[in-house]
Amino acid sequence: MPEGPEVETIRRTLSPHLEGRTIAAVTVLTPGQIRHPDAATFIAALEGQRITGLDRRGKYLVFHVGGRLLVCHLRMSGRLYLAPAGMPLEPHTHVVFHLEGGQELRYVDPRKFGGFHLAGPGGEGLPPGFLRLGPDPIAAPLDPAALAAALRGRRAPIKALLLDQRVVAGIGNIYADEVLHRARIHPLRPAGSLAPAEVEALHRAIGEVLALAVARRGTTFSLYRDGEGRAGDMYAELQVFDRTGEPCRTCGTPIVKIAVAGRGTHLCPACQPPPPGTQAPERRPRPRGRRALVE
DNA sequence: CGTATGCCCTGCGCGC
DNA sequence: TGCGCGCAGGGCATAC
Repeated sequence: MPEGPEVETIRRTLSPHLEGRTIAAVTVLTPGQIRHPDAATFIAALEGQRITGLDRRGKYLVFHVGGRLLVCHLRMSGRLYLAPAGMPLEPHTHVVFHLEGGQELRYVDPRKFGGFHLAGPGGEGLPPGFLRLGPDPIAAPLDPAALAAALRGRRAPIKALLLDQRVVAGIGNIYADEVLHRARIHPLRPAGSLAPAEVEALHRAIGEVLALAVARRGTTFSLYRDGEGRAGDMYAELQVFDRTGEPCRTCGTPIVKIAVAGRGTHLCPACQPPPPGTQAPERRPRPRGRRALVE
């Protein structure tokens, strides 16, 4: 599941191979992965165009091609990598960009959650969320006052806001858990209830966790690979994610898994004390039906 | 507006 | 051992 650090790693590994190259042809094997415009228009608009830059905003990869923006989101299982022309396509290959000179940029995505948006000359057709992205802590340090302002008065669990790309761009489920553990904050704490010192700890943790993840070239949890096919080394550094039942590396208490905002959430119950009135909910089943009204 | 829920889709882990 | 069920989850639409 590529998050900001993984997408940044893909960007860094692809960029030297792609910048200045021309797209000779495009093969779309699964039209549904072309979100905008339709596949035929997409192909016609890209063929013969030059890639002038490769950028990243949050979890979106942004190709500058022929003066337009080609935006790609990998979601859960998307991969983007270079291969020699003619190498057999692996299963679930949906799009192939044939580059002049013989290499191919391939898009593979078993779950088909990800895809491409090619913006028009005026910028129309971009993904809705792309236009509302908040500050990107991998690109520039977060402004602590802006973070505090974004949390003020909010009753949603702090983890839900860390996952909200309008608040901070690039954090996904793995790094949300890691950030909260480092900041010693329970994921169910209402965002607006954090004391100033806690917001400061959160701000610091966001910067540190993401910087370490980028330095380790991302987390290879299941299938993630960078643009050159290499795995990342961040998995070994994870403190809580995917460590249910294993001892906290700080205090030895077994890591616990709960559900927050519909997401699997890992935490240390000792390092991250629950908010008052919460008794460590163990994955409560989703509420079915509505409670009867009695007068 | 802020918050909550369901959907998309397929591989894989778990239980029997 | 083999099989089948259900979970996993980012962003978006929709509901309240």
